[in-house]
Amino acid sequence: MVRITLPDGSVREYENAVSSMDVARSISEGLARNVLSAKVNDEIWDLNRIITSDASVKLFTWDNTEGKATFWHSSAHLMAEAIEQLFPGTKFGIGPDIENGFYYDMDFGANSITEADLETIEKKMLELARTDQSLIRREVSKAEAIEHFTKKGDQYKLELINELEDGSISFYESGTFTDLCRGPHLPDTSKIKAVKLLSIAGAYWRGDEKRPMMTRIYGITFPKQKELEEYLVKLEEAKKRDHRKLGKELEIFMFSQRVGSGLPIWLPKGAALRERLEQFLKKKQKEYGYQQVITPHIGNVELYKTSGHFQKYGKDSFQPIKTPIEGEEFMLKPMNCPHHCEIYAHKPRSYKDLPLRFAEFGTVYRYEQSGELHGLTRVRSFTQDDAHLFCRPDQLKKEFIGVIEIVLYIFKTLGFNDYTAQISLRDPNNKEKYIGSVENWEKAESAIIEATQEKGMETVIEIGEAAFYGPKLDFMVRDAIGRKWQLGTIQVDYNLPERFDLEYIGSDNQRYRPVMIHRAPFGSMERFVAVLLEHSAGKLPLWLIPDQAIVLPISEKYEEYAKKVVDLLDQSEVRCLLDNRSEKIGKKIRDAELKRIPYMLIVGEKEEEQGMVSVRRQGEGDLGQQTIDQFAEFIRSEIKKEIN
RNA sequence: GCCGAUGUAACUCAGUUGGUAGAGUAGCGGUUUUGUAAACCGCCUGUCGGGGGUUCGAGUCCCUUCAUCGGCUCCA
Repeated sequence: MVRITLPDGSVREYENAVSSMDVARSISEGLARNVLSAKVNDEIWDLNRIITSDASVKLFTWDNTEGKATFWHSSAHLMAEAIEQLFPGTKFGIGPDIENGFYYDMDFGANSITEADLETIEKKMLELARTDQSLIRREVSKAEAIEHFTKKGDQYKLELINELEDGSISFYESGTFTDLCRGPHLPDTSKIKAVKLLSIAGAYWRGDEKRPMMTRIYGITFPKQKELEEYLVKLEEAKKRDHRKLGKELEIFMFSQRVGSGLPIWLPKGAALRERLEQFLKKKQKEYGYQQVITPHIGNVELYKTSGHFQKYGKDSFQPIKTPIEGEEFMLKPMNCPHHCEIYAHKPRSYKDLPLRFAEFGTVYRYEQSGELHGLTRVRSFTQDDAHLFCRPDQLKKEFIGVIEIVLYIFKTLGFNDYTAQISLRDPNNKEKYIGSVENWEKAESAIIEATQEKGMETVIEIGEAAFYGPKLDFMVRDAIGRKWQLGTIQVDYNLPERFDLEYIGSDNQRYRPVMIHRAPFGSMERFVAVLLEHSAGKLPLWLIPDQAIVLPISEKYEEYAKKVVDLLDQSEVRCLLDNRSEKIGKKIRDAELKRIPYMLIVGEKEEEQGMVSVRRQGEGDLGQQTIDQFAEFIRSEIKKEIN
């Protein structure tokens, strides 16, 4: 007798050992048709793996991420089988499922693969899938596993096997392909109906740049052709929201090969947009007791030797600038913290002065690797909305909460609901990597965790992701095509106060070391604007958007009145353009719609006579007539709704 | 930095097996004076990313370099 507990708490009894597939079948035929894998107790299993004792079972279909994962993992095997048949001698690394699809890292040896081969592989995969190959799990001994891959000459698999415990090794066989794999897998390949191999890329073996580079093929599969088509359409749609495309269309920023790669140039509309974001944050920071400071774009090399950054990053930075004085060297500043430490240090500080909060929109320069540059999200010169808080250890948590509040305020105002808050802590197995006392680290880590809990935040904890100088809390947001970028960051630092010998005098007249918090709610202006553009698909909130309205005279006869409307709105601080081309109104509307200008103000004979404008909302249509004052007031009230 | 791909007018793109570049949009000029998503006619635009080579001849082939794109690594 085997008792199976289902997620709803119900218990089913079976006379003999059963598989999850049997369980599914006993519930309904439809479920049996759709089920892909199952969680048996705490492990995800193949559907036909036999359950011999009482267990809890959760069945996964295409609607579960676990079900998709199994589907894609098996698809990776299918691709490997197809490739092994088409390119005999290929050696295989690892081939996992990922968030959207799967990949396999392979060493093609003397063969080289181009994108033209992908279609051939896709066809082969579908051909193999249609033969309904079973994926058969087999437990093997380590010796047997080693023998198999030694014979095959696959050093990558051998390396993986050597790290595994004997008795925990399994193979999966499907058709002609045998792979070292923990599983789970689909029972067979018949459900894989649509295949798209998306790209070829290089990837270092085991993520180590000193080891060989393998060829990685990314792909995705679906149980229905239609779902694949929908997915591809979605990808195309996402590309339209790419900030690099929008930034060009909306004239926010540009790059110039002559200025240099990774050095963004902010165009007038972009500069004004950035200015508005800065004012928005400055205002909030003032409420929270921040003081603005301004520091130079360069600093003496000695400054960065004191901070330790020169030793750690000097080689990979823009190289020091020489002066006419022999031996004197300056660096473009790669961060603002050392400068701010000097501000702290320039006079004695009392415990009563703390916390001190120095803020600066500080432009920094980092020589990012050439292959890393990416639109506005990864650049070589960028402006951090930086601030450094210096506080007493007992003030740390409160200050941390204050920063969280600012970040959450910004995210809420700008509609970033879909973010991940990631807490990065030490790697407990590698404690010597970190600077600062164990006691301080523990204090800081628990301060972060408690602060996020008090704010009721959902967080993800990443062990070993902390910076060497302190734990941190990062806010990650996805871009149009799902890549994750770090925006806001809050980091505790025990290192710099030490290196700069920062002190304050306590109430007992003793000297103490302040704690430092680095924080940047936007992260950088560049990256923030990039993500903002992608999230809004270029339809920025009214308070931020470069052009809020455009006046469209019906014909040249009304140009004078149109100019008057623009002037009046300008006085009411509505950002307004004029389209006085000799074009028909339909054309002017079309162009304004395509430029995503939120309000179109059409003026002709009627409007001029009555001192009104006909308002049309972008993407929505005619809103009727208003007086100019009414419209200005309307804009003001709309903006008030957006920021409060 | 590494693997792979791409680079043609301001923008989006076409350019056959090598025979000294083309479309649409934008821009400019003219006609039209327009009522809620594209009026008509005409004109202009290029070191075919840069450099080198092969060839009688290169946008097309080869080498090199720069930039961009997709990943990897990195990210103070």
